[in-house]
Amino acid sequence: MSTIRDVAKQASVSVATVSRVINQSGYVHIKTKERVEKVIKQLNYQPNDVARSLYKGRSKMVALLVPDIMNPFFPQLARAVEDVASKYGYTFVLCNTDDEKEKELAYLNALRQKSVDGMIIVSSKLSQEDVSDITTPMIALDRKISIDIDLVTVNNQDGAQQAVRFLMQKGCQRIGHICGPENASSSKARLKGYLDVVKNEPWFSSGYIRSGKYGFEAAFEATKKMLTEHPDIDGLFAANDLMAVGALKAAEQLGYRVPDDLSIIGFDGIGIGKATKPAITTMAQPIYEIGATAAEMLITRIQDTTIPITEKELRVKLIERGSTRVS
Amino acid sequence: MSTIRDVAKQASVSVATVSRVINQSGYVHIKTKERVEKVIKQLNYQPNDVARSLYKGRSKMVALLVPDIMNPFFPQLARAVEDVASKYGYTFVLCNTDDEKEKELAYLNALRQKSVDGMIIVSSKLSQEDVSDITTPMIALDRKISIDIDLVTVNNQDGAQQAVRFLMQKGCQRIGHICGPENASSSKARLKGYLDVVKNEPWFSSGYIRSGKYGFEAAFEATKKMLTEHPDIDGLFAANDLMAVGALKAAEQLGYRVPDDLSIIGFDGIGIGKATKPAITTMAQPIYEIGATAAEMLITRIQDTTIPITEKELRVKLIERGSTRVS
DNA sequence: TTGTAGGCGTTATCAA
DNA sequence: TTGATAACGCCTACAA
Repeated sequence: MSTIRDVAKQASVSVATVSRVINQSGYVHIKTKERVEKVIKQLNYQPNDVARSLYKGRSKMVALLVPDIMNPFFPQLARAVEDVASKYGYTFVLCNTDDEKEKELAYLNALRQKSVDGMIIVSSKLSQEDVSDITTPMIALDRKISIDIDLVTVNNQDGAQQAVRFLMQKGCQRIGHICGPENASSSKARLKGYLDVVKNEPWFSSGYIRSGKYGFEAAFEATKKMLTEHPDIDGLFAANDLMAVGALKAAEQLGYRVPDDLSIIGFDGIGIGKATKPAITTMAQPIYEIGATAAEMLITRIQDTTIPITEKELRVKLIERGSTRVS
Repeated sequence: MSTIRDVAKQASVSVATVSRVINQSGYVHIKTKERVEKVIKQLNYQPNDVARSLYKGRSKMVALLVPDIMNPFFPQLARAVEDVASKYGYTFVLCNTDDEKEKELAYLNALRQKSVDGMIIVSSKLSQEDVSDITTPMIALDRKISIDIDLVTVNNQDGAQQAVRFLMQKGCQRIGHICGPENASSSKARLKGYLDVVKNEPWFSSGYIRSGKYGFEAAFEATKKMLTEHPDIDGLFAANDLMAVGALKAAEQLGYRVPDDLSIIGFDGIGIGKATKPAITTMAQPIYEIGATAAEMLITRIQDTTIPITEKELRVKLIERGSTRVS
């Protein structure tokens, strides 16, 4: 790996001049510029990003922290963030936190020490004080972290209401809810939306709610328990699609026919929902757009840290498929 | 962000002493050590990784380059690599290349400029000369890149043979193959395994092979065409599970009953294969183990670049599910 | 046991 | 239009 000094020597100029050529800054004679460029090509010189980062205090890297890389929602999101990041010349770093506060804090630290320029965070565990001393630009995604951090979400509560009402329209009389982790704001909003619709129903009790922690396995178990305890349930609203698939599998195992005996609706709109049979009816989020929006916001904030905190809410959309009964 | 100098000043020692305390190197009086540590805590000092990287020429980062982050195979792999990486104190970087040579080369460059310590690469497009000038430790995964790069794979050819023979045992008479991208060594090996078994069959012709490029959509289309042209096909070997799901959906759309009219077997053993109905019979790879193995190999090589090139082959295992007929 | 100082590769300031 | 040089923050000979 040759350095700027090697180039300078070869081209019989100072490092300052080479630097000017590289960065297209300041004046440099066309003749010398050509000479330097030739040497650069000859030596296949590439500026060392680490040295640059040290000097500038910036690294041209952005990170995305997600709780579960195995949930297809997040790869799709990651894809979007990466696209935008690389569009602006940023290197993209993906970090998986397992929804554990400790790992999240460890990453926050590691990334700061690496002078990462910005982060997009999906976290149920972090709170205001955990991030109050962090000056690196941050965007919260899907789940609110603190009032002074930008946020990108969807109309969760409203979407959940729509989902539950849809089940009712289709004739469901007893609707259960598999909710996400209790600390996640998205999960809380969806639960709220569910409650808005059903809490005054005569049949409703807290037994109609169980946590699936946004995961397949937990949802599978939760559904089995719920259906066993409340065999009268004929509709199920899962707070995400991964859990909806878990619920579907659980229902099948218990001998339910979906959607004849039980209608299931999910949330997210991930690809796997189309692979099951029946395919999962869902409140689809514009996942790619969410990621791209967050990434754009992040880069805007990196470029100007003084802009006011904003919250952006995108909209979900019902996609009807086979897991809900027809009328 | 306080620096080592701030700590030194506060503790009335030199930066060298602080450095010694941080790195537990050289001699330092227990008394001064305590004092320094107190100040470090007070100031909440954290060493700047960028400066360290610059000095050492290493960054404590490893990268994983994958062709398609949306294929669940790769998140699972990423998960494994990340676990091992962080076990050894490395930060993990995930890069998505879309199986495009240009993006791969761009990443290779960007990562080198960032002094990334090592990379694990899944690539169909890179060849010996593309990487010959790279000194950063590298491991090829799933697909061979060059003879002088470590490789981690599975017994693809053998596994493919097993898969096809399994279909025959189950009574399939005409077996088609949806293959992966033509340049990927894993894809080539699986195709070879398929051919080993069927090439001397009287019915066989090249029309029984179509490329699905390891992707859902392409496999969906390929399957529809193949089944339309060869309605006699009663068995299908897809070179990965994502394509097997695509094939399943295509077959359904054409009115085939799986597995009664058509048996389908995949390759990989990703979770989604369990979500479909019928669930996908597959040659399962030990995905996590593959990723962990590659990561361990990478770190070994980072620590000692002189060790000889090795190729490690893990073994696939048949998992029978509903997409193949019973007898 | 501790401190001084040079260097890692860049960039930017200030003279020339 | 160009060049010397001081940072950026850290580590490690080498001296003391």
